Amino acid sequence: METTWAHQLREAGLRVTRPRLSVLDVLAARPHADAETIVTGARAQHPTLSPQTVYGVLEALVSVGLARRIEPAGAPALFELRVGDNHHHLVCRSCGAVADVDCAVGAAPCLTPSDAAGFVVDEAEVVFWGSCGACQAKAAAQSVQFEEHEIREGASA
Amino acid sequence: METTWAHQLREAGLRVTRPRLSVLDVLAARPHADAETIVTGARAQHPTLSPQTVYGVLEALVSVGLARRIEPAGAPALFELRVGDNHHHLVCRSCGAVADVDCAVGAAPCLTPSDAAGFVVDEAEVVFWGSCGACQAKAAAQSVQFEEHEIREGASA
DNA sequence: GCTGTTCATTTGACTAGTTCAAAACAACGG
DNA sequence: CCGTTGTTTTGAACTAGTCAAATGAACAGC
Repeated sequence: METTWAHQLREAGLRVTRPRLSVLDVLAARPHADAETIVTGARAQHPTLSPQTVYGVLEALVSVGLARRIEPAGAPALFELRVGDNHHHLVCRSCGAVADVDCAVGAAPCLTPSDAAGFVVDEAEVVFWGSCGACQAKAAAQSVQFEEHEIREGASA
Repeated sequence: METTWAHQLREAGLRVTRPRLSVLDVLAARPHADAETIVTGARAQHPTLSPQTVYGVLEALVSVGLARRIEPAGAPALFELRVGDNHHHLVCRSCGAVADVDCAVGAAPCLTPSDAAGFVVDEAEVVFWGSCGACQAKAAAQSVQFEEHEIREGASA
């Protein structure tokens, strides 16, 4: 990524503007940011930036392929700069944390459903749901507390 | 599915109520219905049914495992009765149509990301994005129209 | 069959996240 | 430096879904 943001924007046919550069900076620093996080982050460089502008910038970036939008069920949309490498995501059920996973099996793993029912498939999106390291630790600590509580209260198993 | 809805509800520890039976009927008839469709459909049997009630019923059904909630990016949530068989979905980018696909490769195909980054994964969700048969036909018809238009207008390729 | 408890539905207001439209503004080719 | 055209801004609106309090219905026990 040695070519500058400005260069990449121009290559994509977009004008180089301050909101766009700020949003790109935030996305580079936080790989899976939601719109609100991006607004807050980008205001460090551009304090008057409005949410609507960020939505506009993100839509522009996504439409030219500089960014990608991911929408885990039940959470606001997230944006990332890693595009074109067909990777997937791990999502934590309790805290919403997202991590990247490289393609699970071979080159385009799930791109061939067994029966496409007349559909022409152009992308396979995989989301792995589970619990992140931090939330596992938290849950373990909680269950210890519960046990202690049961003992103190005299509740039986 | 020869056991009645009433029976299944009771087995799951839920009371048998008219809204629940109506919602189950609609879901059986339309395998991937959104909340609004379900409200409209269920009103055939229960005209005074409110959206909030349907949300409540759906949450109850999902929580006991009688229904499953799927949320394709950019569309309202859909609900289906087919549960516990780890199947996936084809989603049409233009019209939002959804079709079921049986698990692509073997038993639990994508359930093992190459590097889980400390996550404990409990489910892999796969969405195949593409174009359904109807929308392919529509797009083909459109492109023919455009060609004719270009010829009439004298626009060159 | 009747009664009471508990769960479900109803009603109503409310929120988050996102989109739309019109006007002011800024990038960049000439 | 100027004009065009694409961006940002401002403001409002919209959709899908959630929350809470009050009414009502299901079903276990009698």
